[in-house]
Amino acid sequence: MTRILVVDDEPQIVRALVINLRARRYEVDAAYDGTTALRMAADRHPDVVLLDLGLPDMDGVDVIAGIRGWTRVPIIVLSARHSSDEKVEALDAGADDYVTKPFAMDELLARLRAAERRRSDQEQEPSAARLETDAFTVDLAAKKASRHGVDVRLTPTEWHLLEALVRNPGRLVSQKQLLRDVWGPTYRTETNYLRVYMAQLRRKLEDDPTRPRHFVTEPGMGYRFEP
Amino acid sequence: MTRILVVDDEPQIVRALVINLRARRYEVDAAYDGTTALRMAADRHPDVVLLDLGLPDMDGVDVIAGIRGWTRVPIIVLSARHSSDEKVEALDAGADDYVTKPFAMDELLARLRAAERRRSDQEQEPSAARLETDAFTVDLAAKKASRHGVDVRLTPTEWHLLEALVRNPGRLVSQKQLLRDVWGPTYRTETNYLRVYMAQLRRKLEDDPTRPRHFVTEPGMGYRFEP
DNA sequence: TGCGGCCTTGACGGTGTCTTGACGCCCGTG
DNA sequence: CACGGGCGTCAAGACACCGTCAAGGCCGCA
Repeated sequence: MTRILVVDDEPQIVRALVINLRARRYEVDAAYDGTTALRMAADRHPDVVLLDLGLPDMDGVDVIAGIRGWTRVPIIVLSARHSSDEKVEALDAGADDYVTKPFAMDELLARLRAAERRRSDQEQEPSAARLETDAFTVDLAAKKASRHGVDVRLTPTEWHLLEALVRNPGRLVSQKQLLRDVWGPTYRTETNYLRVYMAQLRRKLEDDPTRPRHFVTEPGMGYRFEP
Repeated sequence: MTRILVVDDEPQIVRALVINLRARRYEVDAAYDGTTALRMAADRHPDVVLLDLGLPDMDGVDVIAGIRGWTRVPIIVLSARHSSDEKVEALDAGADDYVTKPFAMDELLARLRAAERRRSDQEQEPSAARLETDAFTVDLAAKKASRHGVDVRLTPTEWHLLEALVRNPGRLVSQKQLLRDVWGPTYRTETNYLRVYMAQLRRKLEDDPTRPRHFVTEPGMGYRFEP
């Protein structure tokens, strides 16, 4: 299911969007100001962000920059401002699309689908949804994992961490990036979270958790998943 | 350099686009009908396609479908048709963006940059960060090194030093610059750090560490990486 | 209200990395 | 020929980092 974050300070617009999106089976979160938007983006990891530029507490462009600081989630700007300069500024700050109010709902939905399509293209290519090692198998799409044929239960945080690693097979993933991907941009230094959850993953998936063969530690740098 | 395919049957629009794009250092191809557009897309592998929907020989949506049959190159539609239905149809056929004529050139360029940015995110350069000598190979992105096929583990400091050298192949890198890059601006005079870690690098990567062939000392000045 | 998952947080010991000093070699210079 | 600067090598101590364990808090559920 696709999760969408709607950011707008006008309740009636939010309501209209939420109703339309939920009717099309999207999962929707809503925020009414920039601070909340940034927090929800970090907490909920939406697949697409619909962002109004006229927010009460901060400039919309700063919200874009804040989100772009740690993720490339598609951002579609909704704005009453028609000027070309505003559009250029928002797009160059990192927005993916710019729709002027008032807008036709079906056009917005089509642009949403386009953004969603690009994102899923992007995700599928680097790693097939299913992968296999000699000790365990992981199906990212179905959220199922098993070791030597027997199913293994993973908690949400364990899944996030596993995905962040498995998405880059053979590549080193830095501690900062793992913390950002799994816990959000404000947890840059809490490396003990990583240690605790790495231990959990290894206990659940590795044959010999004390001598990990697939989740390798690179001291001082990060972790690496070896297929 | 980014290559762009412009598809439009109105010569003056094509001319205006080509001039504007070339002035911004894009490489531009032009096509005046759908058949040519499809052929050129296949031959020239553009990085972005700018597509007018009103073509003489075929429906613009079919051109989108034809391109989408084998590539996900970003497609930005330019069209005089403002109706919401047309937009939805084009976007759902696989277009990435839809701009109505007449359009502001700077807005189009901003949307172009957005498309280009997404594309380069997607590529993530698996190639550029990899280099090879007769003795060892280094993959900077994956943080992996190997000598004659067997993996070699490097510590964070060793990686930093290796990167600082390898980023300037064949060029001399001064001691001051190395110390600043690896240990920070306050370590300008601790040249023995360099000696210790150069020795480590050579021991781990050179075939004959006592007679280094790729990490060359320039007495009194600095070090040089020879590919 | 009590229970069970899950996440957070702190503490501890062991291992590997970094820092630092000492020594010997080579080479250019006086 | 003696000397000194620059470099490579080695080893030992200090230190950071990692894996591990366990306790506490929060939330959903019975």
